Amino acid sequence: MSGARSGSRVRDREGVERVPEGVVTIHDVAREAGVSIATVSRALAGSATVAPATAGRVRRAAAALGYEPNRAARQLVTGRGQSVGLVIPDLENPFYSSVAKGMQNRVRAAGLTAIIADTDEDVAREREVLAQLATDVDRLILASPRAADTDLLALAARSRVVLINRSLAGVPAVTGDNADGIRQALGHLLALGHTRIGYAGGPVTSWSDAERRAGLTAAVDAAHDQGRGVTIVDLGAFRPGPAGGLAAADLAISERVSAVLAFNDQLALGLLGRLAERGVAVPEAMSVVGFDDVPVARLLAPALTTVVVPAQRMGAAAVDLLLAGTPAARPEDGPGALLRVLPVELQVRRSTAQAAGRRER
Amino acid sequence: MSGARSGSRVRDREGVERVPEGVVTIHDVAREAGVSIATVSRALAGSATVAPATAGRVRRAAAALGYEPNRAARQLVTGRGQSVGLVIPDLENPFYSSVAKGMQNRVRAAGLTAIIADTDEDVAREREVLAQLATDVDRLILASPRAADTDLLALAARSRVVLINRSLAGVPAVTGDNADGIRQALGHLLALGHTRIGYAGGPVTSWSDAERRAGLTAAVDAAHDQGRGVTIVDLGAFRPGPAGGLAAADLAISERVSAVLAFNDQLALGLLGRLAERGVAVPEAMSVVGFDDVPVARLLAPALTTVVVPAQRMGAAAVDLLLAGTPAARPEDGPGALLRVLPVELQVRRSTAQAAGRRER
DNA sequence: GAGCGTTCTGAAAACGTTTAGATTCCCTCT
DNA sequence: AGAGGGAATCTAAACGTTTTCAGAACGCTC
Repeated sequence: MSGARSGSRVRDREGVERVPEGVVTIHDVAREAGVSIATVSRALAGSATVAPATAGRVRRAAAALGYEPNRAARQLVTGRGQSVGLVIPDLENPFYSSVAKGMQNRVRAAGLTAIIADTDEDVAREREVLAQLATDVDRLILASPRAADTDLLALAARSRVVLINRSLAGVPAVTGDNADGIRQALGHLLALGHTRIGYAGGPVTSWSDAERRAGLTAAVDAAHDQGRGVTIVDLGAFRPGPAGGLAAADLAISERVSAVLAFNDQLALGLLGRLAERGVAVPEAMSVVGFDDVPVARLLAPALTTVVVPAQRMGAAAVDLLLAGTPAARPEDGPGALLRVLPVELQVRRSTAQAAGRRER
Repeated sequence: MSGARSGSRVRDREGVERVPEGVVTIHDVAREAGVSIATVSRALAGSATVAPATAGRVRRAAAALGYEPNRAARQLVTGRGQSVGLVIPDLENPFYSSVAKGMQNRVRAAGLTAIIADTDEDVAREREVLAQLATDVDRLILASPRAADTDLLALAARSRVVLINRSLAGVPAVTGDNADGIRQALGHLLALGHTRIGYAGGPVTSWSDAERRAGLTAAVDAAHDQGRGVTIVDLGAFRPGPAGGLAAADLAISERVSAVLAFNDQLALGLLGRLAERGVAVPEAMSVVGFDDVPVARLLAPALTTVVVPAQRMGAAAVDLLLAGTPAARPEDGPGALLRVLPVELQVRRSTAQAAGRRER
C-alpha cells in the first residue's frame, strides 16, 4: 500500500482512451506520462523549468485521463484556498442580494468559488460566521460588518479582506459615494421647495448611516451658505428593514415634515406603506427619497425617487480589489488609501414632488 | 521542523486565556490537553470511545485556544467535502434569495459551508456552473434548474442532489404545493365573482409553471362540476421578472379579464406597475393574485394578494433532505418517492376585490 | 578530456486531519 | 496471583498535492 495505490484500477492494457473508474490523481498522470509527480505538478502549473516536450506529454496524459486536481489537497499544502467568502447581513435585503450577485459572478469568472454567509444583522452571529469561515477561506468580502474595528483588523491580518460599505485604516474597501448621494437627494428636495425635511436613519452602528448623516450635515451647511434655509429633523435610528419604516412614517407625520430622506430603500418601502395606510398621499402631501435603488423601487406605486447605488458593481469591484495583487496596505496610509468609491446618482421618480404649503393635521 | 512546529508561538507561560497568534492546529490542542492528536480528533467528533473526563478536557482546551479544524485537511482524508452547493437562477429574485437564506442558515447550522452560484436564468451558464461545482462539491441543491433531465440524472449519479421546484424520478426534491396554491387562488377569485380570469404564465421550460397550469385546469374543471362557469384566458408565457409583467398587463386589459393570476410575485409586481401606469385601478377594475409571497408583496400599494410559499423553509428542507441519510432513491419508485411537498396558503390582501360588472374600454 | 555551469527531473518532506491497528492500563474472574 | 478482557489511548499511515533540494544529463570552454 504505497502512494501509488490507485494504479491498478486506473490503468489497464486497454490504452489511453479508457476512462478510469475511480478518481484520477496526479500519480496516474505521472505514470501515464512516464514522469514523476513533481514534473506533472510543474507542467500543469505552467512552470518554466519544465521542457516543452515533457510538458506537452504531461498535458496530453492529463487530458486523456480526465485529470482534475484535488482542491483539498492543493489547498492543504499551499494554505491558500480557491474560494472567497462573502459575509452579508441579510440575504433577503435586495441590496445585498444584488451585491452578492455581482460578487458571485466575478468570483466564478475568475475560476474561484463563492462561499456565502448571512449573519442576520447580528453581531454574535457574525463573529461566529467569521470564525468558521476563517479556517477555510483566506479571502473575504465583508459587506457592512457589525464587527468591532479591532476584530476586523485581526481578521485582515491573517486573511485578505475587502470591506463593502465600511472603511478602516489599512483595509481595502468599496463603498458608494454616500455624501454625494445624500447631497444630490437633498438638492432635489430643496429644488422642490421643501424646507422641513426628516431623516430616517439606519442603525447607529452603521458606517453607511454615519457617512450619510455627515454628508447631510455638510450639504445643509452648504445650502445655508447659499442662503437657503432648511431644517433637518432627525427622526431617529431604525432597523434597516421595511418594519423600521413604519415607525419612521408616524414620526414624519407628527413632526410635520414635508419630505423624508430614508437611510435606504427598505426603510422607504415601509414608510410608503405606512403613509398610504394613514392616508397621507405621496408625493402630494409627503415626498419620500430612498437610497440604494433596489430592483423593486421603480415598480412601486408611486415609483420611488432614490439614490442609485451600483450594488452589483460594488460586489464585482470588491472581488477585483481582493484578487488584485494589491500589496498589503500600511495603516499609516490612512483610511482612504485603498478605498474605492463608486459614484452614485439620484434617480427621480414619482415619490417626490413640490412641497405643498405647510399643512395642519 | 517536526509536526509540532507551531508549538512555541502558541503557548507561553501566560496560561489558557492567551490567544494564539498563528493558526491553531489539532496538535496544539493535543499538547494543551495532554493527549494525542488522535484523541483530540475523536473527542471533538463525539466518538463514544473517549472517556468523558478526557473529552471535557479536550473540548476545553480547544475552546481556550480557539481551535477550528482545517477543512481542507479533513476533506482530504475523508474524501467527503463539507460544503454544499446551491445553484439558483437569479439571486436578485427575492424568492430565490429567501430560499438561499434558508438553505444557507441550515447548512451553517450543520457546520457546513454554503457555496452559491447564480446562473442568470441561462441554460448554458447553468451547465458551466454545474461542471465547475461538480469538482469540489459532492452535495448540491438545485433550485428550479433549466438543465435537461438526462444531465440532472447524470449529475445525481455522482453527487447527492436535491431539487427545488422540480421533480425527477429518483431524485429527492422539495416543492410547494403548486396545485393547491392555484386552487386556493382561483377559489378566492371565484368567490369574489370573477368569471373571466387571465393567467400570466412563467417560462415554458418551468416545471413550476407546468404544475400551476395543471392545477389551474383541475381547479377549473372542479368548478365547472359544481356548476360555476369560469373562463381562463391564457395570457402567455413571460420571463419571470417584473419586466414580463408589463406585457402581461397590456394583454390582460385587451383581453378584458377582471382578474389575473400571475405565475409569481415578480410578474405580479410588473403587472401592478403597468396597470397603474395605464390608469387601471387595482383592485376596483382589476384584481391581481401573485404567487410566492416575496417580502415586498405586503408592502406594495395595494398590498398583493398572493399564495404564500415558505421559501426559507424550502431551502432548509432541501438541506435536511440532502443531509439525511436517505438511501439513494430507486428510479422505479416513481417521481414522487422522495418528494417533499410543502403546504402553501393564500394570503388575501388588497389587490383583489369583488368583480365589477363587465366593463368596456 | 576534465571541469563547470545550465537545464531539467526526481525523491522526499510537508500541509492537518481521520482512522486502523497496536498498546497500555485497570478490572474481574478463577 | 495470574490470566483474560475491555476500555481508553497512542502510534503511524494515509489522503493528493506543492515545493525544496539534490542529482542527472548535457553542452560548453580550456
